[in-house]
Amino acid sequence: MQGWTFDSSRPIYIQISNEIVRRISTGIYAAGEKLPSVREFALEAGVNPNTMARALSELERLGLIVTERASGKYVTTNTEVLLGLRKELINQVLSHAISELENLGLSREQIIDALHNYANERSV
Amino acid sequence: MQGWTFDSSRPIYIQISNEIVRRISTGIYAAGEKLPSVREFALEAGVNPNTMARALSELERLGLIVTERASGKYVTTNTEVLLGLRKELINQVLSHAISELENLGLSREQIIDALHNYANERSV
Amino acid sequence: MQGWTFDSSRPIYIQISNEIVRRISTGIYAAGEKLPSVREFALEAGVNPNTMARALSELERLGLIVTERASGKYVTTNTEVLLGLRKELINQVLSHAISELENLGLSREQIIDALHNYANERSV
Amino acid sequence: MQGWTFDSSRPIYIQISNEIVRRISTGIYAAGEKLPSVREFALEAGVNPNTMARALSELERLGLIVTERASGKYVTTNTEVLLGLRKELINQVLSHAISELENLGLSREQIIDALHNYANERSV
DNA sequence: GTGGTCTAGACCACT
DNA sequence: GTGGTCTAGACCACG
Repeated sequence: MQGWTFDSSRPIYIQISNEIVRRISTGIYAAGEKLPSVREFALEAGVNPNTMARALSELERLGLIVTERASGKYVTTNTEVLLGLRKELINQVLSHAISELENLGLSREQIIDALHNYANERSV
Repeated sequence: MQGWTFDSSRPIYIQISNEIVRRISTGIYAAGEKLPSVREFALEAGVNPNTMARALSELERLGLIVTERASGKYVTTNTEVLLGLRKELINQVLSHAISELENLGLSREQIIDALHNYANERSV
Repeated sequence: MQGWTFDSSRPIYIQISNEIVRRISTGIYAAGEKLPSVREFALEAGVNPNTMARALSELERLGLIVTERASGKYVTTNTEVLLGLRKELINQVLSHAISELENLGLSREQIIDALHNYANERSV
Repeated sequence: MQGWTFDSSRPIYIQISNEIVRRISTGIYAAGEKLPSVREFALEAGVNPNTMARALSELERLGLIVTERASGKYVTTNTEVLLGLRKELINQVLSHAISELENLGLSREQIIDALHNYANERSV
């Protein structure tokens, strides 16, 4: 009843969309699997069904999910899309982080160093 | 005369604020240095003075800049704040990226591998 | 229609902010209760909506109120914050007054005496 | 060389004025005593002479200090003014604090209790 | 000239 | 309808 957790700085439908992308890319929702109905999903997330519908339509636009008339929404079986998704997400995160760090004046080597330092500090 | 460039997905005053933080953290604006006046800054960035004032007041709240009445705004001389800033920014970027990648199911080792791969792909 | 009353020596948004804090701390606005919309509030106080928004954003920064996207602003349900608020306000007033009186050369005993004298003078 | 300390939320000349009032009311500057020159005072406080002059003119307006042409500024010898000053300052502080506490819903008895509690907490 | 505040009015995304 | 953001323009205290 408590729903998913959102931060108020970004639109909720974007955050929902991201979460579902994550679930698909990590296989929590497998290729061809039927997704919960909009109402169920909305209930689980604790949001207005309109908001959930908007999030799902974003994913449909990306080709990640498909709607079968009067049956429901399914994860696409287009393996190309699914295979590309995870790699694309990873590259997005990396390129964003790297450009920010370069903005702060770090070279490629320093970035790699910083990552190792960070990992060590946290793991100790 | 064409001002700084902003992306429309986030508030302009946040982006201005970030840019100035970057300039301070990289030493473009040194400790104790007088900043351009709000009006000048607004002109340079191509925004309304109110918007610039809002961005600067954020930085003042963070203790990064101080206001001398009727004289102007200055980068803080509190070296502790300044020394911590760059490291904090770097860690923010890293921790954010790492948590997103872990969310996508990558282990620490895989993250480091991905970074190396990414760097190699781009540098070739 | 005549709005709240403000003294011109301090920013209006501060005075608004204080008034609302007072209302929350005294239970006029209860925990979890929906606040009037920014526009309503502005009308009631007789100020520009922007000014009211600024006052409210101060309270949000303090964690006293939270914003639900496209729904409105609510008094926080964080009882810890709310329970601490009144006591903190009282202590602020007391410590400020005491430090000023000590500045004027009064000892703790003299301060208590002065308070009793003051109360008696006024109540007679 | 470091001057007096001011908080940036209120005009500096007001804060200077308050400090000098405090010094007079506590006898640091006695009745009829010659005050430092504006320049000396400004140097000591670390402010612009204009600012110090403005602060002193406030005190002259209140009748607390008098200017002897070509000689300097002196604390008034009007004992009535001086005797009334301290009491007035004390009453100002008290009435301000009391009205704020009543605003928060405390009765006179509760205010006195709160003061005792506060004094005890801090003295333990 | 400096920053701070306030108003007026507009547009926008979100739910 | 809700809050958030931005612009434009004005006035003011301060130093």
